[in-house]
Amino acid sequence: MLGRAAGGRTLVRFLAADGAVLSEESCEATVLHALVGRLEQESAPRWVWSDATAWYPRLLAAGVTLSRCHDLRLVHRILRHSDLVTVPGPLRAATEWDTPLEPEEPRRELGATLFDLDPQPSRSPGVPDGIEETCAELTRQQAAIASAEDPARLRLLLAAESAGALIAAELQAAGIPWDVAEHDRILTDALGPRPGAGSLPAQMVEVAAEVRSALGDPLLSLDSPPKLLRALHRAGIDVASTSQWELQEKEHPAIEPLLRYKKMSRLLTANGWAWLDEWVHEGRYRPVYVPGGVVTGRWASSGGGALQIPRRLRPALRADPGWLLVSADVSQLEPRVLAAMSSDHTMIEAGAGRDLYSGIVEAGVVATRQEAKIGVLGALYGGTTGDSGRVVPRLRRTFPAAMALVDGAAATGERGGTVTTWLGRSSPAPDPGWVQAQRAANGPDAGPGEQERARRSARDRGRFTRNFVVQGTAAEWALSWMAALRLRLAQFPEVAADERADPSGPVFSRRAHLAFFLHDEVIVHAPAAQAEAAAAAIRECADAAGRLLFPGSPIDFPLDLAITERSAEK
DNA sequence: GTTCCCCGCGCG
DNA sequence: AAAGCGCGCGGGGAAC
Repeated sequence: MLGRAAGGRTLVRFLAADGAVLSEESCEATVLHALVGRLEQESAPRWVWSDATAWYPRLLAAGVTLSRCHDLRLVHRILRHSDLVTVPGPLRAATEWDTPLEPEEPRRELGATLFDLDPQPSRSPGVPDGIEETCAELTRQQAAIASAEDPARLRLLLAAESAGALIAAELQAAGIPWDVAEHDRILTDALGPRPGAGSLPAQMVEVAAEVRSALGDPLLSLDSPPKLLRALHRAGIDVASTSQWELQEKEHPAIEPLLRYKKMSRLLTANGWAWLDEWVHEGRYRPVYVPGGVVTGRWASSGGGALQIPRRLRPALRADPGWLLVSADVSQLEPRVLAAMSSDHTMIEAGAGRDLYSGIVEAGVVATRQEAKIGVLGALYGGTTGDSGRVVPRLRRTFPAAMALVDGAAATGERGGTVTTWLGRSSPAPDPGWVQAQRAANGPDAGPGEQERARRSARDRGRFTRNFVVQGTAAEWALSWMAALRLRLAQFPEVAADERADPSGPVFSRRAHLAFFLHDEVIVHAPAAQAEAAAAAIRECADAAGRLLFPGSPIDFPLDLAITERSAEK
């Protein structure tokens, strides 16, 4: 266990499995990495600390990586809400551990946190990191875990979540190898050469002029939706919004250039030269990942838009000279997770060794892969209209067990209940206002409008809980996959000094390492000689994750895997 | 002047 | 083609 002690020192306390204190050592914060590094070498313990975000980046900056941790803040948030925990009381009282993730940490600081060795660890607001409070929280958490219905399953989740905290810090420290020249080529090709500050690229200026002339409004600002909407109406284009899906239904000479302008504008504002200047340094894009940032357990990102890199920029993701990218994504992760959770053998069979959607077509449920996909997504998201509304009832007949699971989750949510993922993460309870509105709408003197609003909001919540169990369990699978992969890659031998990539610093230049993660996809940056072994590890860890979560189930999780110098646009 | 919300669109 | 879930971000413009 790691915590701050009196006098600005940091204390490392060794605990036995039963919580007994075995030994203690303390040191100045400036040399903490040396102490931690030595202890990690000696015994590779599971490090307990307030928050990996606060402690790990500076250890990494000093070249120290750790195998395992218990992240009290992330674990607290799971335990506090989990329906598996029967005595959450003490956790609910420890509100200082319930702080939201550093939502407004200034971006600028991140570069600084990574490399400076400021003796004061940067604390997440409200999370105590003193050794005694850290110890007390661990005791509360252990009691809560022991009280759970299925402690082993919950422990899997907590270990995976904590591994995620390590991975997120390592991903940020390693960075994504980014080819600035290729990015600039893509921008220049699409928009024209980089313009001076305050002006638009040449091709955007041209297209904007086309739109203005087609609309007969030479001064129109295309970037203001209200103004644009009024101009569209004046030109006789009858749309309710300026969104592209509505515009492309209409016939008018202004539409085509307008849609082109919107695409260009999006690229420029979201991932243009300003983004490059701000986020890519020394050939590395270092986004900020936020493990557990989504209620379902998915990661979020904060700053840099790591989870929204547009496909057209993927070619800018390029391995260092002599290195390769090993990219892998899981085919149809969420439906496979649903099939496994519900033991729906027909659905498992439909995906066995092949594309799940094609399997559904071959089973005779629908005629085309596209229909199968629309239907399955409708089942996961609660679609009721259009094509998905037509296909879902057929899926319900063919895959009754799978559909019963998501339908049940939706029904629970509509009633105001909470649902729980496979490993034990529960959905948040409805807020009191929601419950009150439902109660009022069911009362004797509720108006029809009030009832309709309440029903709609109940259905909204049902769609959320329906998706929660699947999205959340998929996130658990992905974390288990990465956690295993991370430990496997750490065992790879170091490559010779002349084969190392430099910008990642000493820790990540020595061997294959994770470089990117996006819900159901990982990219490993590997010395060329290690790429095949990394690919094998990725596959084996995917199999291992399936067995870990669903022991005995025939479910498989096939990967699309590629070894390349440069990421494909897809 | 700053803050907050909505719109629109990128990702899974 | 979007829909039905989960997000983050930039820009505009209203609210403060």
